[in-house]
Amino acid sequence: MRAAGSSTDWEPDLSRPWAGIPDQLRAKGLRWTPQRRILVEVLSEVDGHVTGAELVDRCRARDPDTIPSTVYRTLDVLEELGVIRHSHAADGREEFHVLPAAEHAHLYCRVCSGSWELPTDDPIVVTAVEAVRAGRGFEVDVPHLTLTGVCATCQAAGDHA
Amino acid sequence: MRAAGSSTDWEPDLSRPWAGIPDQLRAKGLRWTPQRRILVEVLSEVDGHVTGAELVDRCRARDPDTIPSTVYRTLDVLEELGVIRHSHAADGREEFHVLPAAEHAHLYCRVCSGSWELPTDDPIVVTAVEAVRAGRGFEVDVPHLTLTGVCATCQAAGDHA
DNA sequence: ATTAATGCAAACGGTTTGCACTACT
DNA sequence: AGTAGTGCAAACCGTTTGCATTAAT
Repeated sequence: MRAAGSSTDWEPDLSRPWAGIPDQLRAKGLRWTPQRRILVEVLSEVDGHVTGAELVDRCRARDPDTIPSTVYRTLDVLEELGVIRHSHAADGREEFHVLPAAEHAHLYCRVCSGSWELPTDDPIVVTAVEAVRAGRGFEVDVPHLTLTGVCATCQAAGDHA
Repeated sequence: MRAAGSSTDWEPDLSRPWAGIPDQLRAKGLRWTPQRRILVEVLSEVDGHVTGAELVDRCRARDPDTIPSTVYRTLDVLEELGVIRHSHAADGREEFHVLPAAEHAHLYCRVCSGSWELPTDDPIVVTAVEAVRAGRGFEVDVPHLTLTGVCATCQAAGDHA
């Protein structure tokens, strides 16, 4: 409410990311449905990122009648709203990132399959992005950045075998 | 060559990577077939990397009777031989890298879909890998490293729109 | 003669599509 | 009432599997 009715000029309400979604949708002539509510609830409990397939599963946990295509279609809509963003995980599946406000890169350990987030302003990320910009004039998309390798723990555990 | 016949201790003959394959196979009790010959020929003409699906297509160009499962099975064998290595491209498909001797990272431009290789010893790569090691003790797999973003040309072309 | 490798067809997992029906506005 | 969204089923793409047959050794 509040937001007067113009359909294109409202500004993203990032402070209340989830609460504002129904209105953001309606402001665009789109609709707020039970299925979308479930997906948004599920998303609101995701800390960093999830795959599409996993979102389908989690929605199904709340409503066994969940249909995959509905989930994927809603994910598209939410991405257009700017609420989520997608990239590709190390194993190639679609990976949805919640809240661009918390954009981050990922470290993925191929030994233990562990995954860690690296905030955009982490010196590691800054250094790497700088190096590529300086060397090639290439601007890296940080949220798309996944570094695969071996984490410190797994190196200590067995790397010298 | 010359490597006496033990089946596990020959050292990789990286100087003649393709010519030695038939014997490397036979040394392990595996076989050299026309289908494998075609795939190896195709691979020998790949400069950096290809997707599995593209390899199937290129094999089919030489032999219309090429069967996908045969190609994928042979790719597994060749990876065990150490001739190729696979990772995942930016769009999530399997990507096969020819010759670990030429391991490299990739830059992928999401605007023009262009792709560039970054040698392991490129200062960009060295700097980035160093940063992650120093910051987290994490050892990055360079050949798995794909940086998605916007290349210099595409930035100049339209980024300030 | 062995038995690895092939061809085929079917299945897979994750995602996308077409279309008639439902339900939000 | 109007039309966005849903459910369903089928198709999609790249890849993998089972199995009887073929062929390299």
